[in-house]
Amino acid sequence: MGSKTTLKDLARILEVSISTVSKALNDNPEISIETRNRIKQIAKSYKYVPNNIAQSLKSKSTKTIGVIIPAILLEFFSKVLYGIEVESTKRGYKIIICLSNELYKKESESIDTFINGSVDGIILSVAEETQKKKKHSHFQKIINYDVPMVMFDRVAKEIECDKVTVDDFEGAQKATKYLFKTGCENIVFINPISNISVGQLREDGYINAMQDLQLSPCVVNVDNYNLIEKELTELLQNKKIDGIVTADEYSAVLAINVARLNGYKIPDDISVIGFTNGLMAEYSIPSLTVVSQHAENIGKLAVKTLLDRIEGKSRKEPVHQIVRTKIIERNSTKKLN
Amino acid sequence: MGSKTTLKDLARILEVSISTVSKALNDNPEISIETRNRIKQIAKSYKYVPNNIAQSLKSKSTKTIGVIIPAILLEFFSKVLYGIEVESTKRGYKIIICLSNELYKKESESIDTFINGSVDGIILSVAEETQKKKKHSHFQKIINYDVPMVMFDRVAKEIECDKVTVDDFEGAQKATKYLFKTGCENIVFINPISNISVGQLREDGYINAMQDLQLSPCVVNVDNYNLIEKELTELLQNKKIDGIVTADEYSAVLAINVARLNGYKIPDDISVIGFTNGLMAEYSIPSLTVVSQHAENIGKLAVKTLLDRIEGKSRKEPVHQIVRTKIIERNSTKKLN
DNA sequence: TTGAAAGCGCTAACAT
DNA sequence: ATGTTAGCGCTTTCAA
Repeated sequence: MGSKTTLKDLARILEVSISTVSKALNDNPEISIETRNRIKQIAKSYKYVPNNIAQSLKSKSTKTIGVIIPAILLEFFSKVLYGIEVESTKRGYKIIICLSNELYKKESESIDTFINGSVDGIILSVAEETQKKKKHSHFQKIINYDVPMVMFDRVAKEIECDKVTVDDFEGAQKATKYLFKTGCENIVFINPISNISVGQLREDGYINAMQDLQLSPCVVNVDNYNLIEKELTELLQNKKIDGIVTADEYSAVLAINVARLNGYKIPDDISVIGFTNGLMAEYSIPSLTVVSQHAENIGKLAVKTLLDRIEGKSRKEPVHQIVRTKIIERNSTKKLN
Repeated sequence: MGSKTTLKDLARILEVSISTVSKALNDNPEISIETRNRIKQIAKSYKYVPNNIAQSLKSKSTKTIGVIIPAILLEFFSKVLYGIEVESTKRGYKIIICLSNELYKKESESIDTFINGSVDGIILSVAEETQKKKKHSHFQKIINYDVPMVMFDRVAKEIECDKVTVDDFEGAQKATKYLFKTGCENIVFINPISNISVGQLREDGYINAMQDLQLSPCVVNVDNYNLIEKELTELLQNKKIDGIVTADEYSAVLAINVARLNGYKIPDDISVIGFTNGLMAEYSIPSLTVVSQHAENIGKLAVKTLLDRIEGKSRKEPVHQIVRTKIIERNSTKKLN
């Protein structure tokens, strides 16, 4: 098992040239069928495996894509990642993952590890800090280095690249109107992620829907989950509320708990609808009606878009694709009947 | 931005040799400080970035590690992955991820994508199907190709390599004895993963503890989560039960629900303790007492072990490290007082 | 049908 | 202090 048989080794053993071996193993018809077989057999018996790095250097294609996500413990991202992996593998690509942990610095460093030729393209979702500070020169760098890139979910609008997002605006609209249809009129919106693009879009969608419905919007922005209990309790004491839409999943679960602590029944007194269809939504009691973003599909679509771009199947201009959300009805909202 | 400046380009522009440029950029003192600066400046203005693939080919080191996990939607694995990413990044390594989706074939293919020189080492946890069918020639291949490997959590005992596991046996023992201390005597064990190594170990730990306590064990093996409701309901009707230990997290949540549907109060009538400290445990009602495996630490430890091996800091013989579990007390069990 | 040679981009031992 | 050369392992054009 002395390590790594190379073409050179095989050539020496077989007493032919390196190029003959290479051609034979690649089934090049230039080489006679007998020699091909002889060479293949020896290659096999020596457990020859072509060195992928050398191939990449030669071909200038690594068949791998770099993925940068803000967090992997957020279920949404791990679902997207699942979609990315499935689709990449299907198309013969590997994936290298970097986590930005929501930090600009880590995101920027991850980009540096990717623009040195180690990947053929990049899929990323913007870190919270980056969006807060509105930085994007590091993204521009990717463009400047001609590395194909697809942004998903949290995107930087200043950057010209392919994008895959969710119709967050419309999703929140739908959620709000859904509550209205089940009889709610005093609907509040809880937003713990107003500083990231999707949080803002969801808030806007809610406000828009409320205006459409001739109702007055009421938005609760919180920096921090700990504040939800206090803010919501206060609100419940000062205001009639019969519906709550939240910009994420966790807030919805918290909202349910807070409402119950204040003596309200869910969904009889108050209906709650959250964003993101994850485990929490499924296992909370009552189970949570949510706006699902089809995370897995987003991942797959991002890969398709990127690979089409890499393989030159796309039009020149960047495309922005929007995945439609869908309401998953569970028990935290009244039935539509 | 015509793509990719190379050393050659810089050499031409600067009218020096390629090696001079290379040395200058690597701060080689052979090169005079003035030339170094001049070269660095030009390199910068041309946005030169060394090609990582070429460097890898030359150095025979990719600074990346390959990770193969059975699933990413299982929170345990995404937590381990988080630990892996954090530790790798800290030590200057990238990670390539493949998912086996619990399938032998995909696992085997993933191994093939890794033994061609694209990674310096492999971290993996064995797919369910692989464990069921007791296959391991593909793992042996990794060894034969001299690729350093660390197995974590679900390991193949036939393969001689570094391993990081959880003391599943002891964890289940502790859980069982914990229930006993809170007053339970009729404790059953629900096992939906008896076909994978850790499931078996947990079952054995439970049985051992019961015997120690002079109680008679009662194990419910299920192939499928759907069966839990039926099996447990039946059991509850025929047998006095005051404690349930499960081999995973989800079964515990189901067990709670089934017990409640049958009119039992948790934890007053029945205490429930699960394995894996995830979201479900935190958000179930009542919140679930669990045996935590310190997933993140497992990931970090796996990386440390692998890199120490790669960098030649380990003894020759494979080491098997065991991470101790810990009981996280929540509300599905009676207090120890 | 086979082989020689160049080159992918880089590093480094060895001249100069 | 700088340059020449060889070579990492592979592919591929061109020559024999």
